Amino acid sequence: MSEVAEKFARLTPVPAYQMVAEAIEREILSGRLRPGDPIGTEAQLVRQFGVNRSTVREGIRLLEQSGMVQRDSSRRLAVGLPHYDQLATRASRALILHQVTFRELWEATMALSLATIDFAVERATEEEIAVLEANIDATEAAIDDPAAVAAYDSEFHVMLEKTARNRVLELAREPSNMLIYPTTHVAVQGTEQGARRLVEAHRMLVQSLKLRDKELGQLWTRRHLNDWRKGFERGGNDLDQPVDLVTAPSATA
Amino acid sequence: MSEVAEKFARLTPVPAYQMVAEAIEREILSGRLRPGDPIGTEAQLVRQFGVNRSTVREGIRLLEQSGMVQRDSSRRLAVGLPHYDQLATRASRALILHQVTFRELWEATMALSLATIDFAVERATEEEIAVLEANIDATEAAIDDPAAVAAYDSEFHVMLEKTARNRVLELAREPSNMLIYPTTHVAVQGTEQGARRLVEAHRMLVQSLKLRDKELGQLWTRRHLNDWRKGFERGGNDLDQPVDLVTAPSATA
DNA sequence: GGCGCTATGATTGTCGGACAATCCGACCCG
DNA sequence: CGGGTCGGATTGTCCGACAATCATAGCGCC
Repeated sequence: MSEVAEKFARLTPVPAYQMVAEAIEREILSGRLRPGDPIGTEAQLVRQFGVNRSTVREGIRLLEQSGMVQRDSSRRLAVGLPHYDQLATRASRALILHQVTFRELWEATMALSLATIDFAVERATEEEIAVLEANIDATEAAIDDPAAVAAYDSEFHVMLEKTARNRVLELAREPSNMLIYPTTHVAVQGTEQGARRLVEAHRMLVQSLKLRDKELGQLWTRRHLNDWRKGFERGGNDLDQPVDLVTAPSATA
Repeated sequence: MSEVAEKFARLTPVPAYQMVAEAIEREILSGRLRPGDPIGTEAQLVRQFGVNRSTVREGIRLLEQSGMVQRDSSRRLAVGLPHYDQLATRASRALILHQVTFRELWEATMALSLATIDFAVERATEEEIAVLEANIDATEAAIDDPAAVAAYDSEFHVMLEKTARNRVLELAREPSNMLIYPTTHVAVQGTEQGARRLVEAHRMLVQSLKLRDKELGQLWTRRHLNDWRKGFERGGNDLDQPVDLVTAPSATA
């Protein structure tokens, strides 16, 4: 909006491989190619676009990583539904490169979790509640193993997001999750009885779903995240340090 | 967690071009290569990895789109800081492919906006408030041009996010923004005096920053988004229709 | 000495062709 | 019908080549 009117647009000769990628992308986004549909073979694309196979291959690679095309069984390429994990992985790496702090992560997670619990309280079904409770039981059974507790905790929150039935929120949360949850085992160890508090919080969250009590859900979401924060700090970490691969090792996977 | 123990892990021979990409990515994420650093020339990479140039090029393409490597001036490749726009573009396209509904978008935006306004109220500086007010004045001056109003509105909210000083939240919001704001001009036209209500909401939001009044900020954030919703529906749209390129045309850019 | 122009080498983008490994499908056999 | 074999198709990788473009070092001119 506030840019000066420029005489000439920037000349950017677009490489052929980019044009190939964009052409395929257009087909996908327009709906003419639907997820699951096979993209032609490389030879076909060569004929259609009139470029060399190397060029076609480079174009395909551009789309491959974002999940817009996937390698089918064997190695054939097909249109893919980008899964959130892939996008979230990219996003979380970007956050690392931008050196965001754990504080930012924590603040955002708090906001998103509060929204999530609200919708989950509205929409949770009996089955979902049962599955969540099963997860809590499993967590309790493994309560002396911080790594297992962290894994169950991560699973619990993923399931909770699903019950909120909002995929936009789900996608928005995932990058933070990928960076925060790897630190849970640290946080759980940091607090005396940390794992037990975690289990208690989960139980109360599920309770809020049962009672359809948003206040309760929000209360325990806050407590749960505050616990994480205290544990994180007690573990010798500073909330204002940038997220990195050392403290968030699983982001490399 | 709940998967059956399987005898053998899946055999996935990793293509060389992927290994090239992963190797470069590791260097970047580990910090040995920093944003701005030039990646070697293709010939160098050929020597280092011991593969053909075509292979190296395919590997580079994998990283190019996510913004992890960028074309410097000229065409030289350098390590890039992935900008949120790029990630958000990917993400918003994924949302389209997943056929998320405007309702999901609206719900998520509401939650994120409420969090944003809270932090903005805490952290806004005099300068930022002045810039926001300038934007509102400009909006008011163009109040009869729905497209311009929509553009200023988008700019306003981007600036508001900056004042919240939470990059995680910023990144989380962006995909929704990219899909929602293109519909603003529709929503503004739908409501009688829609543009004026929009300006009023913006003014009150800035007012809340000045007074450091979170309640006021939340109130007007809700009103502002409810206005969008009403306008959207009055424009003949259904909140439960999936987001697509027709209603969100700028996502193609 | 500073500035603009040019020549030279380096680098990228694109092309053509080639080959091994693998996959798919058809076919055959017990 | 299950299992093995064979041939074509497809991908992954390599090699070599060339035009266009960029970077840089000189070189001449003021």
